[in-house]
Amino acid sequence: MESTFTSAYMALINELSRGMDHTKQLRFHLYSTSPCEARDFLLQRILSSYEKSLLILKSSGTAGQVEATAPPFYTPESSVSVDGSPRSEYLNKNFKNQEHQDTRKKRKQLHTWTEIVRVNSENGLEGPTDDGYNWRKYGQKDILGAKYPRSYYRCTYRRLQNCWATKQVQRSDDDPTTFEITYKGMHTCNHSANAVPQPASPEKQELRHNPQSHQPQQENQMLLNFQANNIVDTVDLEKTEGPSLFSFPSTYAFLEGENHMFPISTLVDDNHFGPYSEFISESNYLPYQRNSFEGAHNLQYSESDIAAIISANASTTNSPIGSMEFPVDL
DNA sequence: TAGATTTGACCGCC
DNA sequence: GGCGGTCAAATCTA
Repeated sequence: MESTFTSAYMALINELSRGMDHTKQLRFHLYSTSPCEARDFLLQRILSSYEKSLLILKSSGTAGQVEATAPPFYTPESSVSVDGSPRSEYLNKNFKNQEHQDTRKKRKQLHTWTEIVRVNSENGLEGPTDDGYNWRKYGQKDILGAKYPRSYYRCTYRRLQNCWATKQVQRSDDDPTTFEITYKGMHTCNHSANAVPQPASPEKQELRHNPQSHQPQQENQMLLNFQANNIVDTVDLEKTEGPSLFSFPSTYAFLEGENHMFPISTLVDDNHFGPYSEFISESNYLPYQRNSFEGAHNLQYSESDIAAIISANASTTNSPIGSMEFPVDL
């Protein structure tokens, strides 16, 4: 209960901080010749932050009730009774069946969106970005018609914080440097912005089989060639119940000496934003340029940006992003 | 030894 | 019945 409240509190602070950053950016854009799209975008983000904050407040304000009345979906893996008392097999089976049904039903209603992450690097050493969350792989499956298997990840903090976010990582057949990442559900854990050393991101794990690992002096150069394309395809919005507690899946980087995350890619929940560029921030956000086409966004980073990302990856994972190579798993 | 990954099996949906 | 998604035991790793 207390941890639930703390999580909500931290999430609330994160969201309000984000909203403040966006407001600052908007102020900056108001006095510049920035395109309208950029302002619209910021406006959307600010509204989103407020919306999320309100939702967090509402839910945390009734945290006890939420916990007490939460459907089995929220405690799917707690089928063992708390006191350890044995259940009859019949009851246990029924309980599990009911739980399973509710879980599946609820999962169907989870907000889903897809992100295309492309990495591009010379020297054959590549690796996509982290998305700032901690993921745990729970499955891999060969998909019919797909050259590469699909990997399934869930939030590391599923049990600890009832965070039901999952994602699927599918490498593109046509372009092995492209990963299609489908996110399902939103993170309710508050670990996205914590400076906790993270395990290698799933995308990096996908690429981990590389004989030439640990070449730190090469990492900078390799990551200078880093590119990431994010395509967001938000679906099933209508399936969510009531206002969606939508969290934008962003790619984050830690800057050395800082204790919070910096989104280096930003996703939007619709495709209404036209192209805009020079989306330069006066706040904590890394400056980046954006060119978009029908909802697809190319993100280009300056060398200093990449340097920050490099140090971020080097400091938060033991899986050097720059020393990756795609396995030949044909 | 705890936590993460792998992988075969299971289940629901179409 | 095939396929995609998930589970969970076995295995690996730090």
